[in-house]
Amino acid sequence: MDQPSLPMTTNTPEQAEPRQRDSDRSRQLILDAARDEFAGHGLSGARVDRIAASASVNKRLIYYYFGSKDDLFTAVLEAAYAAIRTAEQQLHLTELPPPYAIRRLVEFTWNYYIEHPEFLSLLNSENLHKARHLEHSKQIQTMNTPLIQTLEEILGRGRQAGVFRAGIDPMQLYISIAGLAYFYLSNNHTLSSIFGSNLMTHKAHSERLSHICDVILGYVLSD
Amino acid sequence: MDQPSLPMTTNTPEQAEPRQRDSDRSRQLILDAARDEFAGHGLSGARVDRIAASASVNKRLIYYYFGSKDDLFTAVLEAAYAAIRTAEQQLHLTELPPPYAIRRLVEFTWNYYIEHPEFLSLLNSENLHKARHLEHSKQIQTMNTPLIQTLEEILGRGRQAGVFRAGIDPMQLYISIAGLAYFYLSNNHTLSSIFGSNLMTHKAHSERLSHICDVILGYVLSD
DNA sequence: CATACAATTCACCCAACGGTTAATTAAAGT
DNA sequence: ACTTTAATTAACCGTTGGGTGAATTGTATG
Repeated sequence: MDQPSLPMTTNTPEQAEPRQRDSDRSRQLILDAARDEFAGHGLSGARVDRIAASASVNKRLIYYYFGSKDDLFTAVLEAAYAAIRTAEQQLHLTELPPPYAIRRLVEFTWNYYIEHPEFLSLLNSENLHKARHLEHSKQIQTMNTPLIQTLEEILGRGRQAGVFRAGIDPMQLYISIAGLAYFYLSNNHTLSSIFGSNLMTHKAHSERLSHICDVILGYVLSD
Repeated sequence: MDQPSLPMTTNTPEQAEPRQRDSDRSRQLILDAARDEFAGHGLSGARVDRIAASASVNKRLIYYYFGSKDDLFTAVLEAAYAAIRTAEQQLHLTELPPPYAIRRLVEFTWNYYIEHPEFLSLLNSENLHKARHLEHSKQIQTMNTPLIQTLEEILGRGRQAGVFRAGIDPMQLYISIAGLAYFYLSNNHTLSSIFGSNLMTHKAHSERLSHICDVILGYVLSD
């Protein structure tokens, strides 16, 4: 969730004397450590003891605040989704000419995945478990992506201006944009191994982004 | 590996009296059970006892034949790669006109992923572990996909005939074809949950395949 | 300064897990 | 038939892992 209100102290939030007990801080330390642990080892591979250790927190606290390993995973997922949704909304795509808006979305998606590899890994884990944590989460269900509406608006504008082809399904397009980036990055280890070339270099990255833009714009733009 | 030669018996292979001991059969039972277990629960979530039970085999046999859980996983991966590579080679893409060849590859990839969801899951697991099993496998390293060469040939022919655009990188194209199918199918649970619609219906599948063909051909075909 | 509650620690549980030792038995070779 | 070897079983082991009960200590409040 978002930054919780600090407890009322006489001090300013910054430069506060280091309190020995701070539940918000502990929660956040746990969440951050859990995010990395789950992303690095998957849900089953993750170790609660390691999370506690790397958060510098007693293991019991994890159960005190989050109840169980599964509930902790749910909390991590919720935070991860909240983060990317928030970032998406900073894009202001509706204010851009349609082709630029699409390109911007592609570049954002690509860069976000590169900067947040743990997001990809968490989604993989959640899918392995058939999204059962998401199903149980009230938060994310309501967080029903407004991005599709935004995309629909952009596609409509582009179509009216005669620059986009007709009949594009915004959800399909969104999944394609995500998929073109996701697969390359999430499967980079097996792909690198099979193709015998390192896909994670700076050069390889910019080539891939360029290719993705070509594919998406090649599809969206009318001939 | 491939079908091992049967031990010399006086009987025909089919209708053979059920031998009480059959190492090849046991190996295969273990491999099949392991494939499903690893795909269903990931490497860490998989249980050797469950594999033994569902293969109807004593747990000790797994270690007798495969050495360790990790080595078993490697064997499963090798078998999975061998299977898709074999299937790919049945396509005879070089005998088709370039646009048909591309479409055929797209349809094959899509259908193969649908029919072999465990393949996607195994790859996810392997990537979570940074492809360390693939790296240690001699088999797969040499299995260096001839599909890229095939694609290159098709792209060259299409270019010369003036129907394909210039400058297409076959590896990028392959990753895109795979990615457009993979992401939708592998992440269908989270996507279904977020979009609030079931992506695994027959109708949704055919819509997705049609979209992927549009995207890939929209990119590949010259205007 | 006493009280009360929230945050944190400590020690512990036990089921499950990957793996192993050693005995046993079916079948191929002679 | 007998021997040898490969396939299979039974029982066991040490450790790890998620989770808990209950005590303890910091801190805001009256």
